[in-house]
Amino acid sequence: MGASIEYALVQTVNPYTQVPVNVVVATSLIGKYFKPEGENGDFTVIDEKTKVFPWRIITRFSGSQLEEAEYEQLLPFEANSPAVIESITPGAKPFRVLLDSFVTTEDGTGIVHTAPAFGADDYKVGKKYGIGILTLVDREGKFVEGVGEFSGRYVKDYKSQESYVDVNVDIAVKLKKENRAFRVEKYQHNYPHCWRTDKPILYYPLDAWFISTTAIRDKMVALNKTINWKPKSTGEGRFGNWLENMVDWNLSRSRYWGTPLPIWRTEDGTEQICIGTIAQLREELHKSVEAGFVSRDCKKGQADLPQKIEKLLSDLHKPFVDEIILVSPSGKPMHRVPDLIDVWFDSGAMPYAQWGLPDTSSNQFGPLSSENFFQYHALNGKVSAQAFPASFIAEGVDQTRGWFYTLHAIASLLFDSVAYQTVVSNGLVLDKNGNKMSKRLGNVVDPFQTIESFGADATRWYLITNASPWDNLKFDLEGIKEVQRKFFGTLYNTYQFFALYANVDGFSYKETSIVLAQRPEIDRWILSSLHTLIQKVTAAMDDYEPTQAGRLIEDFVDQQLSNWYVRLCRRRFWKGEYSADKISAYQTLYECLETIVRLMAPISPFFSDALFLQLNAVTGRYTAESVHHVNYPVADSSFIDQALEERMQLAQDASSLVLSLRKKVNIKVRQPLQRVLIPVLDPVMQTQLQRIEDLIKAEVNVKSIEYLSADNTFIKKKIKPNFIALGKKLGAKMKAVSTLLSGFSQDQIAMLEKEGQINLQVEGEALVLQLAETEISSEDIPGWTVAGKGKLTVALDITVTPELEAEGHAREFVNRIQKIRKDAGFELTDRVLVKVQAPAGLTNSLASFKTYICDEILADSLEFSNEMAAITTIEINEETIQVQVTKKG
RNA sequence: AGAUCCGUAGCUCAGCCUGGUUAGAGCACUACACUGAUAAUGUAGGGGUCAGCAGUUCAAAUCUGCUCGGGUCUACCA
Repeated sequence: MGASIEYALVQTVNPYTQVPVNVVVATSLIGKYFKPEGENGDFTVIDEKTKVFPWRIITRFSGSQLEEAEYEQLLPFEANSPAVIESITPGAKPFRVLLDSFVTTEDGTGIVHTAPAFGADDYKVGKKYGIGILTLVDREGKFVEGVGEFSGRYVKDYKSQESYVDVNVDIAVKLKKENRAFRVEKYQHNYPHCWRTDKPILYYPLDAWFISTTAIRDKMVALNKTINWKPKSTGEGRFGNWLENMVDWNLSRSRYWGTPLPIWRTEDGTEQICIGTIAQLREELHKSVEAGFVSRDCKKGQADLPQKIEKLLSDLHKPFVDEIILVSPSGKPMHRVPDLIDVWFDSGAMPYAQWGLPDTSSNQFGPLSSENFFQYHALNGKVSAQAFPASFIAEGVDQTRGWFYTLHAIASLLFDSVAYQTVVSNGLVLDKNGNKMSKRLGNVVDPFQTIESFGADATRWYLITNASPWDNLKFDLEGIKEVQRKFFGTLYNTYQFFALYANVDGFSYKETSIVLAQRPEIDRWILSSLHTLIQKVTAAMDDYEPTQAGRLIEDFVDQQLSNWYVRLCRRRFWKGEYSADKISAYQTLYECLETIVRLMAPISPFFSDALFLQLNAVTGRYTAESVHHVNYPVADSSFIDQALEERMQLAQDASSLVLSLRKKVNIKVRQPLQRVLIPVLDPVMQTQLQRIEDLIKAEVNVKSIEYLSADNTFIKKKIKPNFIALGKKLGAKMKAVSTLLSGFSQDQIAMLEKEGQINLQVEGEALVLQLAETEISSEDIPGWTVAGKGKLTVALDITVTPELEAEGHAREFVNRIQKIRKDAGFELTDRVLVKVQAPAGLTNSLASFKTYICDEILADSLEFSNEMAAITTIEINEETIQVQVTKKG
């Protein structure tokens, strides 16, 4: 453009890269390095202290106008002279301003320095403009000869030398001295470091072999869309983006250990061969020896040449493989290229490499395809033809660009196929503070020690149920303890409870299984819940959601089985004869336990097996030696009764409400109460409740449950909008209607219920409100102690009549005697004789419930007496009585 | 820097996809109760600006955008 710019400001954080070929890339130039007060300042006086530099705007132009502008080399040396550059890259035109979009004006001056040999972006733009490439740093990390005083110095401290002087500082000093540095300052920035030694890494331009994966990018993207990713976002986001921006797969590795790249080429690189099989290599080796080349001791004309060649071929690792010299078509020697194959290639080739190549010479199956490949091996009995693609694989999310990619790439390349249908990309196990576990930081939890102290199953259960596999897990031993106590403890307790009574009664599931219809409702309920559980757990497992599956099992064991079924059924196990009802209880609980251990077996392989074996040892229902040899449970929908499960939920809620009312008025559960009142909003609800009212009565110790029908004006109701139904209809008027409804009188609610609709005036407009657009629930029953949850409201009659009080005394008494029995170490079945000395009131109470008491405490006699020998003092409802309990016989 | 996940009670997590008016559970804590499953159990209580800001909407933990904080990956460790 004819103008000459004296200086351009350039920012770099790595001065050492300045030395080779200093070129600049600009997108725009901004004056942010100059303070406003310096504009048109005194150009003869520069105040170094205030850093106010005089400056003046001469002209404005965009960075693109500087494109191709030549500039004076910053640090000219012998080794980076234009002549040397020309000799390395003929026709190169260095020292020009280049443009690229990766430079922004947000940081620095908008001009950066680029070194094509030291980074991918730099390399790309350098290549585009043809500025040549220079490597002034050798493979040890030192400057090469010919860069003046810097020659031979390490650009970073690679030897951990105490005397190391940062060459970058010296370069900065030199630039400063030559008045070529505008400002030098310390700056913290990210620099890549070796993951193992923490030493700084240098980018280095090397020749490499690539697989042209970009050629099949579209195919890989399309195939990826058919893979079921867990979680989805990793497949669409992290992996999807990765594929969209994929570059060719660099197959070369410059290491010692690994698979040698099977390519031999002539020194000038004009002829080369890629060996596919050992047989081919053998053939080529023979040819080469024949042509007069010597590979190790394989020489033409030797008697035992075949043996020598076999010996050489028997180990194709480095360094032996590099002794093999092949011959090119034109008769030149070919040496193996020094590179190794990326180990990730091996991992990605796993599905096929593990079976080996088929014998393609017969061409039995036509061209190579996944079908043919696995067909071939299937015929040889090695593997099923359906073995590919894999149903699912799982690995850490850090494998997205590793194993997940290589499997996908190779399957796409070879067979136009996915390598796996589902992939679970696990999150990481972090320490309890959310940091990655690292040996260096010492925050690693030793898995073997954890398993030693808490058991593999508790550890597994914790890992699986605490967080979805793809979420990171904050590992905390407290969580394992909780699992032990909460889940395994409860399950084992339940089993022990079962075993205790099953042993007493000699239950071994020898009776025919009682048909469902003949089992009591509570048994049908737990079995219904059990089969619903099987359904849900199976669905979760099929959806690769083991966390959901585990949590469902946990919830069932704790909430339904232990704290409801067993608690409510306890009496059935210890009371009475070995009747049909008792057998039903045993069978039902047994079936639950047996199914649970089968369901949990994949997550908890040892505990489930132990429990299964204990159960099965008695009943012999299975001939299998292990729970893992038994099929996974299959839900039988004929067991599932949704209405039953719903009403049991009602029973649980109602009981919980009554118990909370008892608590509120401080009447203990052992004190019987007369009645509970439940308003029912519709006939279905009443039917549902009536069918489980015996359970509620027993659970909360009340004599009767009464129902108040919906039209009973006794109940106070409340109304609120059904937001989902009304929202669409009303839109902005929603608020007004909501306010209106909250002000509804009991009469208005009753009117709406009766008519099914009601006319309203909302913001001056008429509106017909339908019953279905509202939600009505009972709020209060005046004069009663009430509690509510959702649509359910219960009221409790808290009057304790003398009769009820007497029964309460009797129950207290039973409880005390049971404790004495237990303390005395009596067997569950021991009969006893009881003598009591009590105040008159209590004596009357106990006497009137004598049959009940004797039945409960297995007493053959209950006598009231004033003269007693060995006595125990007990307290019942703040009154003291004396008792004597002796074992009969 | 880019990509992605996460952020809800002291702790671990549900709820979010598909917006609906008192945001749940377990643990821990406190109190009370229960006691032939007892190293178990029940009931109740305290504890939340749903990371923050803005937007969309009659209505936002939920949808959108931005910001902050944390994790992970970004091409020669496996």
